Amino acid sequence: MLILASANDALRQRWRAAPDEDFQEVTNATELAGALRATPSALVLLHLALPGLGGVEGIGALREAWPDAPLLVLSDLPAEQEGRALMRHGIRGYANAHINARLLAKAVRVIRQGEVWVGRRLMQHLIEELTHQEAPHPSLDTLTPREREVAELVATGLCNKRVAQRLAVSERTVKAHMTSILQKTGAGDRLVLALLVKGHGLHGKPPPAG
Amino acid sequence: MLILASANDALRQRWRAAPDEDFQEVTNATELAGALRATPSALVLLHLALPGLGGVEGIGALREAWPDAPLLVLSDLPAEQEGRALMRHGIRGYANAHINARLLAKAVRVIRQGEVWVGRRLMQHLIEELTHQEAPHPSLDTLTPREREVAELVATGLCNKRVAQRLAVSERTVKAHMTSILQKTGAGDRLVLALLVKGHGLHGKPPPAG
DNA sequence: GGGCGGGTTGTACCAAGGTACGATGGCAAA
DNA sequence: TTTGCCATCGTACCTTGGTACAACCCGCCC
Repeated sequence: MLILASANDALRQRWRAAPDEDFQEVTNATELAGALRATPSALVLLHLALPGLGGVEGIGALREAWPDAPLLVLSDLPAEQEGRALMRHGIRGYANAHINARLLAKAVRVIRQGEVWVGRRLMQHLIEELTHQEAPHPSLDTLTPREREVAELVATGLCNKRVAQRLAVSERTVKAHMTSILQKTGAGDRLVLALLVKGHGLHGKPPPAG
Repeated sequence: MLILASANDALRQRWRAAPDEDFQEVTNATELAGALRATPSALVLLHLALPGLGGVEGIGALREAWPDAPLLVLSDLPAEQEGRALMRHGIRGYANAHINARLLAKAVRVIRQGEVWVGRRLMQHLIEELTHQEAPHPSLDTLTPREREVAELVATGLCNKRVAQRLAVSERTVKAHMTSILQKTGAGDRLVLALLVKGHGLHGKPPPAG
């Protein structure tokens, strides 16, 4: 079962050409809830501007109420930020509401297959953000195993004394490691080191020591 | 043009059923380079175990050499970590090398369409990681505009003196803001505050003050 | 007007971070 | 064996971070 959810007649008509299966049309959030009560796992082509839905926020509630229903959200003006927010809520697809029928049909098939339908640009954006935050600073590779261990603990917010307790060594030893770490990485202090470890490092400014 | 790149005969035979267009088969990295010289924008079904490729690392080099060639990487044992690493290099799809022909054909069509083909699980993982790191700590909402400003700067690794310069106020003022910030957020020191701001906060431990 | 919150600044003080001299022992490569 | 790296620890010292007393000005609301 497929549910076409939009108050826009022209839009629904366009979408109607997409599915090769039974479908049902609703024009507001109340009707949508009714349809989902009957078929809780129906795939929903959901117009983001659906009356009563409440936009992005409302989709969070919808997802909680009907976690089994895959949502393909169609926006009149897709934006990356909007897309990201929606993806966080676990939607299965995000596309332009005025997408052509062939492409929409493809999206439906892909989602039925268990995959996710996202535009290349949005996907790229997601990946970029991820890598941007993921990649630890290369200078960390020069650290010894023990130093790396200390760096990791410091990057969680522990003070030298706590790190010493964790590693069962004296605070003096931790300081010694820290001096070496800061020297190698070029981080001026433990805060910058933490940012480096967490991937928020200032990649543009290479450390003096290699 | 489509390039099937694998040293495994059985695999290539399986893949052969996928495309509805001209294709060419290669069995090692050298042949692949030759084929790409002829058609630099060909879609490549790339077996990760291709001889001479060099695994994930090699793909980075391949991407740099042939940035126009969309890559659908097929792994014998797909793993999320591997997938993430590959996505960072800008590949356009990632799937199991023993995928059935129908699904592979779909992946090819999707990529041709300009979209990205990723398994639902990997995609979900990407999103989750993204949201996990994106969300700043809720206690930051209680900060005044000025305090937020200070917190942001501190979270970039600046010391009090530098923050003072940036905001054109005295260091004493920065300290005053910091005292208030740390009190409101419950962060014991500026490092923990930075982690909070950057979304690496210890969400499990709510601050004493609301 | 008076209270209140936000932004600003001063002096003093203590704790923590980080460095500068050191030192010792283990262990692996040359 | 010697050389070098790694891990460990001590004392002394300076810098920075953060708090505890303060104080003043401004805009807003009762």
